[in-house]
Amino acid sequence: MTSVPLGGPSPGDSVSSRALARQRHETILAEISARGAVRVVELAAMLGVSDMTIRRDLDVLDEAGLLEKVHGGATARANRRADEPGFEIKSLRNTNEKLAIAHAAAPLVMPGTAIGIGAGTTTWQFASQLTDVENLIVVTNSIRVAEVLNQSPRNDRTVILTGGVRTPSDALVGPVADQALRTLHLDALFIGAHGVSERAGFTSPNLVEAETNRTFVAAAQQLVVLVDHTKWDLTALSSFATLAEAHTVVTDTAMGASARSVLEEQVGRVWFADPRVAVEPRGTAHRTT
Amino acid sequence: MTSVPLGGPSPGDSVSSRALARQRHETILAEISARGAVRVVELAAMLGVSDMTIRRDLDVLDEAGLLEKVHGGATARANRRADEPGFEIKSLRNTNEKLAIAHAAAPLVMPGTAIGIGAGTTTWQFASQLTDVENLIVVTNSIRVAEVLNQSPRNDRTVILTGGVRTPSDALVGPVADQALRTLHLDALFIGAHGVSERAGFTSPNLVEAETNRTFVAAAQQLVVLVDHTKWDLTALSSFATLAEAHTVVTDTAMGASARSVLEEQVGRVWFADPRVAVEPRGTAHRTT
DNA sequence: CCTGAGGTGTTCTTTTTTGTTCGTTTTTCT
DNA sequence: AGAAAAACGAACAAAAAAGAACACCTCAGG
Repeated sequence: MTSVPLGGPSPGDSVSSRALARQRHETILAEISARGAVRVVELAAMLGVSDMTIRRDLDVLDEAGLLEKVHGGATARANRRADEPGFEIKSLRNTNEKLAIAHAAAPLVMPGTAIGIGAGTTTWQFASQLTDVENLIVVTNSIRVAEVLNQSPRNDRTVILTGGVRTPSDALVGPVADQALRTLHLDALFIGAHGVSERAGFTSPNLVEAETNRTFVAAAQQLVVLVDHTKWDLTALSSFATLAEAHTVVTDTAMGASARSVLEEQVGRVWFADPRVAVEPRGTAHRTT
Repeated sequence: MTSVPLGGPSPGDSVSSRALARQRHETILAEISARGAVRVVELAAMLGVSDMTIRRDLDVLDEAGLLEKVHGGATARANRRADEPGFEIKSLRNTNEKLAIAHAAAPLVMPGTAIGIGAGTTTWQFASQLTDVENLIVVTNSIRVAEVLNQSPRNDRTVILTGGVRTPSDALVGPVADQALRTLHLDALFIGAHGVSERAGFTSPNLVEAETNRTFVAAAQQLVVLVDHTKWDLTALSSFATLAEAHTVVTDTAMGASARSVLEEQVGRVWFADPRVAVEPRGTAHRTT
């Protein structure tokens, strides 16, 4: 119980004496915005205080609306409707495929270009891989993506949010988004999909989101779709692009053989990312139980 | 406690060893700007004076706005980072006034109307007071405000984000935001300001943000400005509205007498919210002495 | 030499924060 | 599904810090 700072004042940390409550809060917020989520026990060990204190800190920060408490720790302020992939602690585990895809797709982004990034957990991981690309203009309809890109503010980078109303899956859609997208022109669009199938192409369960995605696709010269293998043969309500419209599809190696052949036939270029050799996203290693 | 300085209680010898108040103050400020935060007991030991003296020093320096007292010590003022303080730090500060203002302004929102809400910590608190207003359409250029409104999803409510690029203080601004706002028409706009003065009116330190605010103001029939007393007589770079343009100003009772008379003369309606009777909207309130 | 102001230290009480224990809830493993 | 483990939160205890009140010292300026 009651995690004790191993051997007194922890050697790794620079704080010789106990940190001020305010400093703890800032550390917690920094950690969250760097990694997306934190665990109570990690913070307790890192800061050399009891887990109860950390819990109380998280209470305060949660009440202040600066993070969201979840079982085991806290995450960056998230959308809480659970019918779509939320950004919970769970989404940090089992993300090997998405991580691999995101990592594989990152080199497709050329410095000095204007790109679009759609909403979704995969594109979110993708966005966090772009820290090193210089001179980028990014248009996105995802608050999360915008946040991750704004996190390390570079002055050679512009991040534009399209605006609109927010769907449960964290996409900004609707007339406002469409109007913004119609006046913008992009070199490439990186987008996810809720379903991929031979007949329906790339689909979304939300009618308005699909419309906005279509506008998004129309604004870009190249279309790159990031989907893991679990999306294959799922058809959601509304299509926003055919397979043939995709310039590139990046998926993972668990994609079935038949799916592979269909994709390779219809899509210009298909990449299969290997989750087993996925690199750490950034920061500390996570237990993937 | 009562850390006894070297030499014991009899201060006969201390003339040479004791630092003058000015010197202590400089040391404290230097330490803070080097490390970001200091602890009372550390300073007491370092300077060879009692902790009570350090506390009194911190009182003075806090009063002068050179640091911020927190329990256990003091931290650097948020000012140190660029020209615009970040959202997180700001939102933990001066909450009582902002809360009172937000609470006082909430009844101005009529059910069934379309309103705009600008970016800022005060408007953010304001937004969290609107959970009970029925049938609302809200347009905002603040991600935080949108999040707080989306938090309890009601189906009689629409939240529209304007889009744009994000400023450090969390406002979405620029051509995309302006374009979205020009096609929308609002019954009332609730907005904050970085500065208020008789000559310059309501001002913002960010040129692009001011432009977007002007567009926002033009889209609304009524303008309600929420500002706490510390903003009075501050003039930031760019004006976005004159005092006379404001239909209503909601501020707190600590506003000085001369400011009151100027406001009451120029503005249609001025409200003074009392921080001492502020209700707690969400969790514990912070005292910032 | 006295006196009063300003700054410090000390003691004591009050407030705030932190740690601990323990029963309950949630998650994970088998 | 059921058991074990982890995490949570309430209640209490202890510790740390803050603040008020007062005594003391130093240093002008009479």
